[in-house]
Amino acid sequence: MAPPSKPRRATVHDVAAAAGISRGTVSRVLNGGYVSAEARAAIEAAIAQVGYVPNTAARNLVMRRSQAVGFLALEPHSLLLDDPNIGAIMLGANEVLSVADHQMVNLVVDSARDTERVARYLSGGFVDGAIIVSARTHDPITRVIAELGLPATFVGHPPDLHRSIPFVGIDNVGSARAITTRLAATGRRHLAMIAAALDRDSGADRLTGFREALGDRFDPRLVAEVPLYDYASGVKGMRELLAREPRIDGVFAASDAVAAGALEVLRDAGRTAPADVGVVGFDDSTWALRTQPPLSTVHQPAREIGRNAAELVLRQLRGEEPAPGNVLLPTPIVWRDSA
Amino acid sequence: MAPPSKPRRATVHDVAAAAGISRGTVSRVLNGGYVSAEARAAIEAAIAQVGYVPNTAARNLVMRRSQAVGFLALEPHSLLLDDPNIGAIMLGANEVLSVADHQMVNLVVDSARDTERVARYLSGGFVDGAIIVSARTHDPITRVIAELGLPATFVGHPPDLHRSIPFVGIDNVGSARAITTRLAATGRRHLAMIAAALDRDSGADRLTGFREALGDRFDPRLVAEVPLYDYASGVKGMRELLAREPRIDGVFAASDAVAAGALEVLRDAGRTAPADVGVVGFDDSTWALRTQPPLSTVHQPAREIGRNAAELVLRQLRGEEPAPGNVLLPTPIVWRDSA
DNA sequence: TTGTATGCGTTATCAT
DNA sequence: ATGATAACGCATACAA
Repeated sequence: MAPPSKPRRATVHDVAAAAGISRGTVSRVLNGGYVSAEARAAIEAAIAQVGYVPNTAARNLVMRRSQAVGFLALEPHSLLLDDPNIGAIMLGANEVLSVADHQMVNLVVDSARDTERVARYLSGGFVDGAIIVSARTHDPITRVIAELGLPATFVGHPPDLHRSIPFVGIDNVGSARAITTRLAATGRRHLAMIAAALDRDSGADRLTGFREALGDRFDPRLVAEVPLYDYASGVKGMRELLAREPRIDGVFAASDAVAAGALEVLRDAGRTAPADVGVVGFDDSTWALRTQPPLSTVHQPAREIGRNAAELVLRQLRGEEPAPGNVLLPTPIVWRDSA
Repeated sequence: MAPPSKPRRATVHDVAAAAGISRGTVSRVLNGGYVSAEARAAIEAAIAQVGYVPNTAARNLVMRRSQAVGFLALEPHSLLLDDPNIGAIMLGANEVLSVADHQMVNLVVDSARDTERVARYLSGGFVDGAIIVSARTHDPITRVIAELGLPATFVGHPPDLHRSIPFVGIDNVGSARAITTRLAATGRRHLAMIAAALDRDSGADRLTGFREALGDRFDPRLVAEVPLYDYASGVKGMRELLAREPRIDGVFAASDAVAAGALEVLRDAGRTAPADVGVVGFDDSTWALRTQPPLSTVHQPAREIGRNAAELVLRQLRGEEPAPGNVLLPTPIVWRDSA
């Protein structure tokens, strides 16, 4: 039961032999260099004939680069299944990497075992750079990347440790402040917040913005803390809030999914939005248009975020000076019917 | 403005020098072989000291494998943004690849340019195998994989051309037939279907199952064809159906997202489920519990699908005989309140 | 058990 | 413009 011996694939050597020309010249037509028209024709014919395809491992070894950029998704559960923006960010990043002829390689980190393996992968020269989304402070992968000096970009706030790595994101504090102010301007008196993912910068920042907007009127009792940005957390948070203070007439949910959950609880409690209570979300994700009524929310330019993140690592790859700084993208408020 | 010269990383040579031992022995402690305890200790110390990390490109070159498996997501738009199962499939695949010490590499194909680049990537020996989800018939990538003889597994029906590549999936025809029958058993008289993605096997199969279940009572006029498995398509399809035949009292939506869209249209039209019209979906995705009322639907064991797909390529990698066959996973019907 | 030597498939440097 | 030849970093068959 011997393993099926892999069919040896044609090499530069083979095509050189088939074309009756030296390997050096073959390499030249592959990578672009001075080569006569006839030689080129002969070689191209030979390539097609023997079915040659370059061995990237060999190329990487000698070139010292892989033309690939890693896209690291940490915390895949909440990320891949719940985060409404991750897909758009990936697509945006892939767009610009693609035109730059770089392969985007998506790496999922789902366990300690994954962490170690991915660290090896990154160290192994499989990628020239990395985009890291939703890193947590002190994440081991982050440390590896920093130590490796691998060109990288964070999506969202970077862990404080590695200020050498730029990030692209949005101004969560400012956006939260803005939409809270807008909500208050509709004449609500008892404003509450369902604050999610406080262990992530985005979550903490949104709460900060909410507090700043309210100033003196901020009431810590009207903040429900929930673990995730998802629907179930919205349900849980809204229930808590209602139990604590029935007179609530406005709520800022940390994400659209959370807002959707809150709306359901409100409906079950016989209160309608926006008449009885105004509800606003965050993300402008697909959720926003699925709820009844459609959500007023903060628009996140997810695709643009992805594009910028990719741009930032490419810039580092090109060794451009000065080192790229962080970029904050604008987040327009989208006002619909929920408040 | 010279590009920052990459700091040369320590090699086997360096650690051999630091330990005062030959490279061969170093390689042996790395890969497991006969080596004395003292030599091992000295080398491990040296490794830590010089900060050695193996160069995977070099290792791949000589070993002729990468310990990586590609996860190809074709049609990323509908897939990454709308497909409710893709995340779970990925996680399932990653689980088993991870314990087998293989790196899952997620490749997104979003354009012709991507297609070509990914083909190069695969040919380049970056991966030892591939998992392909939602391939279309005659997809160029599929051809490349078949020609390369790269161990692979399809998720979902494989293109007819390459029967050499196994697939793991569900019995779409049977499942659709089953849930349609169940829906009919609730006493509905005018059963319609919103058929999505008929250019994919899953889409076509679900329609076939619907037709089979109805037999003589099948009315082609009551089938609305929509392009995607998403919410918007559900809205569109349901509007069409209602316009064609207002007496509809039962609808089979090709996916939960489609069903959700259909429910909204029904609600706007003043008809309630399940009283006026029974609605069933497909997937048992997160959508199913978000709708009002919760959906009766067909459960897809997404995580298991991912696990099995990974298992199938690993088996090929090990060169096991006989070649693995296709696997069809069971799809229990989950009956909730929408019909 | 350990050291030596060779090859993996490319690119790059040097003559020619 | 082209042909030899030396790396690239590692694993391994063979010799010691």
